Amino acid sequence: MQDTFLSEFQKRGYFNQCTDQSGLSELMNKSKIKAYIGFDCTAPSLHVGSLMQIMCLRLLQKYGHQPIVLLGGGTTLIGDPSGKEETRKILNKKEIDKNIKSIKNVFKIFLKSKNSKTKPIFVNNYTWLIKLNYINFLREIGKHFTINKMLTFDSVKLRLERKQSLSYMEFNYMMLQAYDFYELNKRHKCVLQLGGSDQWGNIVNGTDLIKRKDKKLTFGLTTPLLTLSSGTKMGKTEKGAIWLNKKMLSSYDYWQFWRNTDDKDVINFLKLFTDLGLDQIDNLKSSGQDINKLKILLANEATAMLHGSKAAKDSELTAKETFDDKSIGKNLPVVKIKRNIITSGLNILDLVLQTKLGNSKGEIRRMIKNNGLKINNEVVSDETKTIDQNNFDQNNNMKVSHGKKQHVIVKII
RNA sequence: GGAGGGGUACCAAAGCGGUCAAAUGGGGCGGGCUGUAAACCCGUUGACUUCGGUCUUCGAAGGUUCGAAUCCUUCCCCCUCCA
Repeated sequence: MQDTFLSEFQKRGYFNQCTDQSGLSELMNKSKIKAYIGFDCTAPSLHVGSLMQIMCLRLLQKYGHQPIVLLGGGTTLIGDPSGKEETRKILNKKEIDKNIKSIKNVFKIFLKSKNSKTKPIFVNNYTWLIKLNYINFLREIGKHFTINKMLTFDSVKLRLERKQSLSYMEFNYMMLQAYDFYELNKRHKCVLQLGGSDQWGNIVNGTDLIKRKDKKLTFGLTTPLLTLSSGTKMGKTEKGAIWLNKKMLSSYDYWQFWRNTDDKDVINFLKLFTDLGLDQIDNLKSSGQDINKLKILLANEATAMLHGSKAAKDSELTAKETFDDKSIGKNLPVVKIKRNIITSGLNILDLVLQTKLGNSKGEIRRMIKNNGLKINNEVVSDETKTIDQNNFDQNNNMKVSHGKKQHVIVKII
């Protein structure tokens, strides 16, 4: 039997809950639909935590449906209380606009499409939310919400149970999100909202609102909250968040993130975060492939999707040179130092400080004490060591390493 | 508006006049083992330092004291109960 959007959606592990699975399946089989996901704009970039959602939009495109990307310029002014223990920092309009601009670039890469029927539609809910008139909104929309019900939603309930404050402003968030769906249904005939499982309540409110106001049937579909085998939330590592924006995280670091996937997660990640066919993945799994080869495959596929296949190959090569050959990979970050600084000799602490491998001299001293600092693969044990021309190779390069994974090339210019 | 409880490092949480740069746990980082994995074990986790120390930090600002995270005053914020 041939796969459909929903069947592949399930097989890949994106499925968590649906408001009416058979109804949605029927609709999607007989027509091409528009579906949307809303994204928060609190940061200048999304990180891998949002990648599953983005992949869902890609899958829609694959089956000829059209994704709508809602950038929450309006709702970010309020702050979604879902999954948050505390009130979010409230950003101003200017910051949000800047973030939206930057986030959009990421979607343009992931959702690139030559087919005008599957091209992503970008909308910003600021457009309609800012126009709302309070009294009208309460009369038109507010009357469809009961406090009784709103209190039962997790986003509200959990806050109250934990005795954490929830402002009236945040309490209204779900109404706004419901209204977004209503608005998108009117403007674009959007009939499906996707989101993470924490969005379930917000999504259901949207379908309910549309049902009550317009007597129209719409659908909600959620993805599971992705937790790693280790139980931690995806997207954060030692170096901070894994940003999708090129300016915020290099292709090499992005590649490394995938390369360092936990053994137990590799197959799942191949399904969730690459375009590889499911049968191909199953074959890889059953053929007993070397797990490290699979990790490299995962890293290449994921990196190519965002940074391009050349960047992926370069990263693989750099990793090979760095880890296998212990030489200098060209994709490693480069820090340039002026020649006259080197000729007069530079203290090791000051040098490492410039590479950003350490944030303070104290931290670097600790690194040295713990045998965690290497120059050209040799452990540094003396914090008074001076770096000069002799530490550089004929190409004026020197490799500085913090632990096994973080390497920087220092180059004389 | 009234009564009470609280704000301590990345997070949770102890300390309640000196021995506090602040217990403990989590997280982070490093080392070992390995496979750039997991698990486990060890170390480390404010800044500067000529390694003697010096400086800044326990919601904010003042004050008491030889000495304050600890006591007092004012202010800000959070929580609980009552109205």
